[in-house]
Amino acid sequence: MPVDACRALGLNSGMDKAHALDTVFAALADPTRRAILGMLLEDDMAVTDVAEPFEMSLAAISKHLGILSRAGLITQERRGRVVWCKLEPDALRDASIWMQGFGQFEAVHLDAFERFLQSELPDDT
Amino acid sequence: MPVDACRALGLNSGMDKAHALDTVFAALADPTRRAILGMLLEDDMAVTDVAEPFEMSLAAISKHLGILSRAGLITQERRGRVVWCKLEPDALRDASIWMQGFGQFEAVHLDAFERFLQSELPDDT
DNA sequence: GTGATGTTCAACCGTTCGGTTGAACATGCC
DNA sequence: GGCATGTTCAACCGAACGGTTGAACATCAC
Repeated sequence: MPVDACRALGLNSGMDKAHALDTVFAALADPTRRAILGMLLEDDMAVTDVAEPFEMSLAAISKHLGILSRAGLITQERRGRVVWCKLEPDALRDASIWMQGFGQFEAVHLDAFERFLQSELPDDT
Repeated sequence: MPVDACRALGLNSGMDKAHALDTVFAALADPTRRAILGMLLEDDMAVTDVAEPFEMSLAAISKHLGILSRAGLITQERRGRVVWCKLEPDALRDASIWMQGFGQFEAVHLDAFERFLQSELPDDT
C-alpha cells in the first residue's frame, strides 16, 4: 500500500491504533479544525482559500492543516505553487466505530443500522 | 430538566454545542480516559477502583475523572466516603452525529440515515 | 532576472495539559 | 475521641497547544 494511502487511513507508520485515536480525537477537539473539515466536505481547497474566512494568520491555518494531515483526516497535494487540501473521511471510521461501542442507541440498533446500510448502499463499498 | 440530566447530555449550562464538542473530543483524546470509559462500560466503579489498574497517582485519576465529568461523559455520585462513577453514553451522541456527517457512505446517504434514525429511535430524544 | 504569490519555517509568547507531591477534607469504624 | 480510608485540593513541573511575527522558500508571470 502506498504511504499516502496509509496516511489517509490514519495508519501512519509506527502509530498504533490507540495513538491514532489520540491524534484523531485531538484534531477534532478544536472548532477551527472542525470548521475546516466542514469546508472541505464541499470541495477540495487551496490553503489560502481555507484560511480566508478565519480571522487568524495564514501560518496558524497552515499549522491546523498540518495537524489534520498528521491525523490522516486530510491529505495535501502540491500542484505548482498551491497546496490542495482534500478531506479523507475514512480516517474517522475507527474513531466512529470506537464511539459506537458506547452509544446506547447505536449499540441497541446496530444490527438495524447495518441492515439499513446494506439496503441503502451501492455495491462499491 | 434536572441539572444532572443536562450534564449527562453534555448540555452544561453556558456551554454551546461547539464548546461541548470541544470538551468531548478533548476528553476522548487521551488513552487513559478512553480506558476508563471502557472500564465503566462494564459497571459503575468507585474512584479508587478506577485508579487501581493504572500506574499513576490517585490524584491524576481524579483529574481525569473530572475532565470526563465536565465533558458529560460520566457522572459522579458521592455515597458515604466513596464516589461512584457512572458512564453517560448519551454525551457521545452529538459527537457521533457530527462525525457521521463525514463518512463517505454516511455523507451520501445522510438523508436516508436521518430517516432511519427517526424511525428507529425512541421518542425521548 | 525581478517581482508578486502561495506556503511553510523558526522563534517566541502565554495558556493548558498531564503528571507529581504533600496536605487537607470527609466519612466510617472502634 | 482517635484513627484508617476515600477523595480532592493546591502548588508545582515540563511538555504541548494555539497563536503571533518575520524570514525563507518555491513557483508563476513578465
